[in-house]
Amino acid sequence: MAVDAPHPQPKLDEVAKLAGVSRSVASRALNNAPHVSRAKREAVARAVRQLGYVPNPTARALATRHTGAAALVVAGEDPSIFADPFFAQVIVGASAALEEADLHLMLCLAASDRGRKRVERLLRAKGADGAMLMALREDDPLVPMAERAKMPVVFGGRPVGPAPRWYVDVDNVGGAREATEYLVSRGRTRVAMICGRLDTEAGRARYRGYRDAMLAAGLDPFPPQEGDFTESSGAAAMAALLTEHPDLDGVFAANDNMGVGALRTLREAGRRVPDDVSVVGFDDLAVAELADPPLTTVHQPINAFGREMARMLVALVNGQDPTPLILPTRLVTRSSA
Amino acid sequence: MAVDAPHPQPKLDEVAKLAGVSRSVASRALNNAPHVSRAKREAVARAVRQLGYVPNPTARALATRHTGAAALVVAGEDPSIFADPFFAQVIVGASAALEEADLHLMLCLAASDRGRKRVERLLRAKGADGAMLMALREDDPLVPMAERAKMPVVFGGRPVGPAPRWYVDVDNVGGAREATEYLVSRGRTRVAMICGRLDTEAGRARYRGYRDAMLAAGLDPFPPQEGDFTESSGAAAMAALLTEHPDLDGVFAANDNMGVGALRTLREAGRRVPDDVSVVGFDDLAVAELADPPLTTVHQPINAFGREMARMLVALVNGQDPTPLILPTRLVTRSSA
DNA sequence: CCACAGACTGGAAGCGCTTCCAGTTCGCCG
DNA sequence: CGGCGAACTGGAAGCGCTTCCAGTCTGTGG
Repeated sequence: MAVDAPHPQPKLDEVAKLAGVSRSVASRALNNAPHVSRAKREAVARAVRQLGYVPNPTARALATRHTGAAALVVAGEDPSIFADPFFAQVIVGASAALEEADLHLMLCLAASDRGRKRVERLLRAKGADGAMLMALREDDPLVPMAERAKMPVVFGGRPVGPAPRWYVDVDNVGGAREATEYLVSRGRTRVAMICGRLDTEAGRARYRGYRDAMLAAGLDPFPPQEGDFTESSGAAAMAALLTEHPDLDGVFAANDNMGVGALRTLREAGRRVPDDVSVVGFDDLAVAELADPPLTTVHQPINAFGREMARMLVALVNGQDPTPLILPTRLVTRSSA
Repeated sequence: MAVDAPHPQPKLDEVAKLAGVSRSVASRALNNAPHVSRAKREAVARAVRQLGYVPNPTARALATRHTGAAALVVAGEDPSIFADPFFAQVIVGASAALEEADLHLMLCLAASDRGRKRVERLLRAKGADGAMLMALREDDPLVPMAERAKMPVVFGGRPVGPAPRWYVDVDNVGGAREATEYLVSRGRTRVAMICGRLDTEAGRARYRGYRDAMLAAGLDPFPPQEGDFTESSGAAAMAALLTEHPDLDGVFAANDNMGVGALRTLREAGRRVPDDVSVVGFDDLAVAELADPPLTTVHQPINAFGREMARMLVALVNGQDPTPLILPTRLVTRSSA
């Protein structure tokens, strides 16, 4: 049955010969394309098994002009941005969707200059069948690069500026509004916000949602207190807020990491949460549930985010024209507010 | 200067023509190979710039028989294993090292059957220049697959069974021993262990280290209380331990997630940490520092783990024969023990 | 001034697969 | 039993790049 291959790597020619057909028939049989009789189809299958043949993906890619891979580009100027568990979940979702389309996932961490150059090359040289771009900053050179790309590009989260043709995003404004409204509904009137980086669209949109909700409630929005989405920056921002506005009674943090940081600062400052100060986060990562007290937060469907991004890309690769997608958020109430 | 390309995608032929050289010279110039005069080299460079030429990686791959990519395979039967921040850090390290060698990173989450099949295909069809395998379970079909692979394979963490030819690992036994010794040195005598899955080598090795240290100290090691490396399994294991051995005064958890889970159960059970029960974890992930109380833990150089794995693979791809590597661990004392 | 290394050059043969297309074979109806 | 499509087949032409190799050109020492 299982015979060790005569050559280190059998090629299609040998399969064809063994099956007693021409190379083209063998090829068609392999890709189960039409115009191959049942008998020859089986003969080819047998030969493949006997030889342990596996088609060479590179050769196939050259002939079909499809690489069979999709790139997921995570920009950000610091590779540590990738340490955010957010991305892991996105990847799980995207990977599953790509697997369905039988595409491989190339992961590009484009923090360094060198990394960006490589991404540009990839985009322009058709090194993949499509790309997903995430975590772009304002004026990120990746945006114009994407336009010159020789392949479909899907954005994960809109970049700052005009919305791209294809993207998946989360309802940042709506989520932030809901979080703020919730704080207000709990009787909080001096609600500050710890924003994410304001050179990202997510950072801005979440602040907009907060401001809208505050204004709608007839309250004064605080000026943005900027952090960079890390725990320590959240702690620092909270400390700054506490000195400037010692009387605040609510805080909305643009993500859970910063929310947890805020929690820490508040604890150290002797403020009770939620009695003295209520805190709401954004993301609903594992850390929110484990925080002390467990963090009320805006849940976003991260896995779906990755999945839909990949599906949109697959649709594009298949020549369809999908429409942009904005995923809903949902408030998860725990003990911090 | 920048002229829009005449054809959607200029090819090497056109570059050569424009530069007034033959295709082979153009190719050599591009790859800065020898046997090209300075003048022609420059002419080619100029033509490349003028045409906006980017070589087609697929064609190059077919000709050179190098894909320019390395695969990172994360096995595990559940894709959620990948949510562990551990992997994100490994990826950052590996990615940086691969970038230096100008290799792309293909990420394969091989949880499903389908995923494993795809990995097998990749391995056997030379879909990459090499592969890094992580999180293999006992009797994982990926191990024999790796042997049949047509490319170099580096293991990240030894699989259960005979050690593979090339691997990077962490000193699990030593780290666990140190953690246990530390607990003993703090006067703890009834030290239990919450093990990771015992069908992984890391899980087993850490238990061995614990047992060795206990025996060496003349104490009775507890039988393994197994968890699956998640927070909730740690909490559950701790609860079980508490009912069976209400008098224990120390716990070593095989990773931080489970350590944090143990912390939670202990708090809920009204045991003070570290006064009543001391707890030590393993990994030194962010969660350890944020835990309450901050978790004493065994630090492992995760970033270096990824980096060294990638470097080893690059060495193999370049025809060298690197030696396996075991990375040291280091105890980080915080408040939990 | 000639012969000869040694540096360059470019034609041509692949790398392994897909796919067009012209040609063949077969089944079936009249 | 002849003829006509439909179904099937395989030769051949690529996909875009690298690289071997035979041939050309230069400069130099004798």
